[in-house]
Amino acid sequence: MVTLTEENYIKAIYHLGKQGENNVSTNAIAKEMETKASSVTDMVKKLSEKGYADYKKYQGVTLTKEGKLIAVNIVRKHRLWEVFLSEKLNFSWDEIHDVAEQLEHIKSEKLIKQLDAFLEYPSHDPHGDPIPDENGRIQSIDKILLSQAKVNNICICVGVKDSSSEFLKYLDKHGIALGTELKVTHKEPFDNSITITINDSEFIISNIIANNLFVKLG
Amino acid sequence: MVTLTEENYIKAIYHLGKQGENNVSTNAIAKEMETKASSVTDMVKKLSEKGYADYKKYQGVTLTKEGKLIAVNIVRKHRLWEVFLSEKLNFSWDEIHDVAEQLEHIKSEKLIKQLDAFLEYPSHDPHGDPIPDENGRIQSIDKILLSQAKVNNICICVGVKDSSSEFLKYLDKHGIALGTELKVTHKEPFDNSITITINDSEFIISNIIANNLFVKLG
DNA sequence: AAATATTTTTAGACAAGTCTAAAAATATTT
DNA sequence: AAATATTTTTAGACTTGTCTAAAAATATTT
Repeated sequence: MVTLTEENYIKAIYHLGKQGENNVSTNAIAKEMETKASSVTDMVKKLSEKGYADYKKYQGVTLTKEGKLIAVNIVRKHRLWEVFLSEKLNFSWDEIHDVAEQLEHIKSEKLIKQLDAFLEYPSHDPHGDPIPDENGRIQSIDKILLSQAKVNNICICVGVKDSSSEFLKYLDKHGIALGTELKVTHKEPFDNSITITINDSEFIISNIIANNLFVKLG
Repeated sequence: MVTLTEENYIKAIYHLGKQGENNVSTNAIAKEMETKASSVTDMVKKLSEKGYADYKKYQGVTLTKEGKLIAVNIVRKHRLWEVFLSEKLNFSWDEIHDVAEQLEHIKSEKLIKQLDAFLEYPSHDPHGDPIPDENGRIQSIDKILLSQAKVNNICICVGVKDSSSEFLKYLDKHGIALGTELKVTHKEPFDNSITITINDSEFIISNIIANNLFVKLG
């Protein structure tokens, strides 16, 4: 039995280690989870004893195969619920996350299986992140940051790097959503800002924004 | 802030007191929640301090207005999720309860509001129980137990008293669901069994079954 | 109404998860 | 490579919710 708290630690380790592959430091976990380093030490010891993580004192943690499976499963549930909230319940981009954070811990194999079917087996969540399949396999698409696109490239918006509420609201306000097609019309070397065209209307995006928006070339 | 555990106690007090109106004994709560009487004493003290219950030593508890509101809200969420699971995710009668028990604790006003709209404002859950509205008002229908119906009555199945998995499976097996129309063709005084007709096929139901099935006269 | 049985409460202990403050290990400067 | 800074761990305490065993109150018998 994996407790709710354990699940959250496993998830944090997974994300911080970019799919749980690299060693993650105690402090990094503490920061991510808004808790104290000493609490993290206790918990990673426990996860290690239970076989979900490999931990050596002062060396940080990685997830074991079993831990990674748990993590991917939570990610799968999280993203499926995000699709549900967005498509069926009309939640906006920035309202989704907190609720999905709760729903991801509901325990029922059947629930997720049926939800997946109900949503017609979506491959990506509303932020453009891929949804792992039942076996934990993750299929990714070749996306680049908008800041890396070249002048005259035509791009389709496929995801965000920063999914903070402020950023998502900014995108909404400017009519940028998943699937939005845009063209890079100018890149300003001085401040690295980018001029883009959406539906024939042109506007300027700062480098900071361009660095947080994933697109694919289309 | 109401913890998950507190919510479960409040819910138990509500149900045992038939809408939280009567005094509920410590032992009754302990039994319902599969815990020990001493734990219950501790918790009801806490609920009392927090203003959710009225409690006097050795006299049992009742819910305050505030406690009742919390309870009704949980019931609302529980039943809406049951409708969702049944109608959208094809859960069968007897699989619904456990998952709804988890989902009822998800905290998000918007989630429930939107779910309600998505389900097109259902008035009853799949067991025939009424769904409280946003303000906690509960609308009930005039239902009787099948055992109280008279010969030649035409009845529509509207709910169950016992919602144990075994009973629900029994009903499924015999093609009895919410909305099923049946006619009472004979009542046997000897064992109080009842002969009913569904779609021209006749069969005999024991008194025990008839005592757990709610119908309305149609 | 006394004796017995049952219910309920108290007292003290335990597990999970958290915290603070101090000690130990590792990293970075100089 | 010594001194300093940072990170991590330990030790001990606290909270929530649980438990057992014993004491107190209430109910039921006789």
